Amino acid sequence: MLLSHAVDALPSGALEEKLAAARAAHRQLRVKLGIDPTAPDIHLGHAVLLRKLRAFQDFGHRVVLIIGDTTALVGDPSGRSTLRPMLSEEQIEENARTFEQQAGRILRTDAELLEVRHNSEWLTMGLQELLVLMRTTTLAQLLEREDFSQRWRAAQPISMLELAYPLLQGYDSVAVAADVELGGTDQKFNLLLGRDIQRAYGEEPQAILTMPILPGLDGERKMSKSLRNDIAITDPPEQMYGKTMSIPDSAMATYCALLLDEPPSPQLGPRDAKRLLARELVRWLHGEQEAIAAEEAFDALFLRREQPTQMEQALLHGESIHLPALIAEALGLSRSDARRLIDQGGVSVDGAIVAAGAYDHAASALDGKVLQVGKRRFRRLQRA
RNA sequence: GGCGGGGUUCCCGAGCGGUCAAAGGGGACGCGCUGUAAACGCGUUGGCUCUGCCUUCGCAGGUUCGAAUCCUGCCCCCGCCA
Repeated sequence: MLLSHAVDALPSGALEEKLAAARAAHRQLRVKLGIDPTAPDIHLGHAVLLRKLRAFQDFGHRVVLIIGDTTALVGDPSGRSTLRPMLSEEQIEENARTFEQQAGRILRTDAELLEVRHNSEWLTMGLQELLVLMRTTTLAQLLEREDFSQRWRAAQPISMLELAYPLLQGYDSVAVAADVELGGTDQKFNLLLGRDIQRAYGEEPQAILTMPILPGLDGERKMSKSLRNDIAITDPPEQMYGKTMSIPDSAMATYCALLLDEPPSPQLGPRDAKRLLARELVRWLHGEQEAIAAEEAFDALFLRREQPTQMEQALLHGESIHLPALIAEALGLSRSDARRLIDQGGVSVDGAIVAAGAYDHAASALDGKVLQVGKRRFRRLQRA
């Protein structure tokens, strides 16, 4: 159960032993997950890990969620071939707040079952302590990590900050005395190094559990806010439903395995399986009613090609309306973009496609009508 | 410290005195097809008061009728040697 869908549980048998020992001693395991608040929202990629943590909680274990407010300053290089830009401290603090709050939507927040820590608590150590930490690890060890060794061979830059990252993450495990640490498969090295570092500090090394990486909406790359291929757990119901429907079939199995309690019946066709997934996700994060409503809105819009019942307004100023200006303002595009859309037949008013070059219209001819841009952007036109 | 290689439009990357708002690819967007899937086809992808005008090729100057392309200075990045 706790192992379901996990890629690696190392060392083999370690988790089972820890579970058995904890049960025998009637104590909780301390299950660690570190998240760096480098983006403002938690998305489904994080949710995969959080769900697994939740499973541990359901067995009575204690989740130690580490908000990496200091490690976020360093920037985890895992899987990256170039350096991350640095975030400001204010930005990180802001993100840390929303992360903690959003994680609470998935995890149980009982004081017994959840401990939230910020690693600035202990990573603001002095040089003396830092030297002790650095003594635990050699460059050769770090170069065993695939992306480091690749870059090393390719004579690509590897910054000291990046090399330091795994040590700091490992020290987190020492600081919170983790029994188990979770992470994506891309974290395997870091998690394992955490064991070595714990051992160096005289602690019992943690068991590690890695989960598959959830691909983003493109079905290729890891889900991430900065790639804009994410579904945030705070996305509104209709958007969440719609985004889910747009994921490629090739990613479906992964999504279902990692985000649903039970997989859709194999009888279901790919489209219906995806509908189920979309509905379940919205239900989980927003509720039953919202899920039904989101599906209905989706069907109306894309199956029956109806206009949405709810849409934002765009105000008409003056008698003569320059459509590119209106669209640009309403949708946050440039006027040039808006003109292109018109010229490509992507803009319609009450279902009638606006002809290429037809930029100026009388306000009276637009008032009360529905402006549609592309397949999914609608605005109710209304005189100011 | 020495030597060498670089900084181009969202990204990668070509351009090396005019024909450059800048090849090609990626991504994105629009149209078609469709299941807001995949694959495919066509188109678009700096801004604008759009048959033209304005601003871009690290920054600042300069040469020239004319510079992303040449010169000078500065900033930044990378590699090799020490």
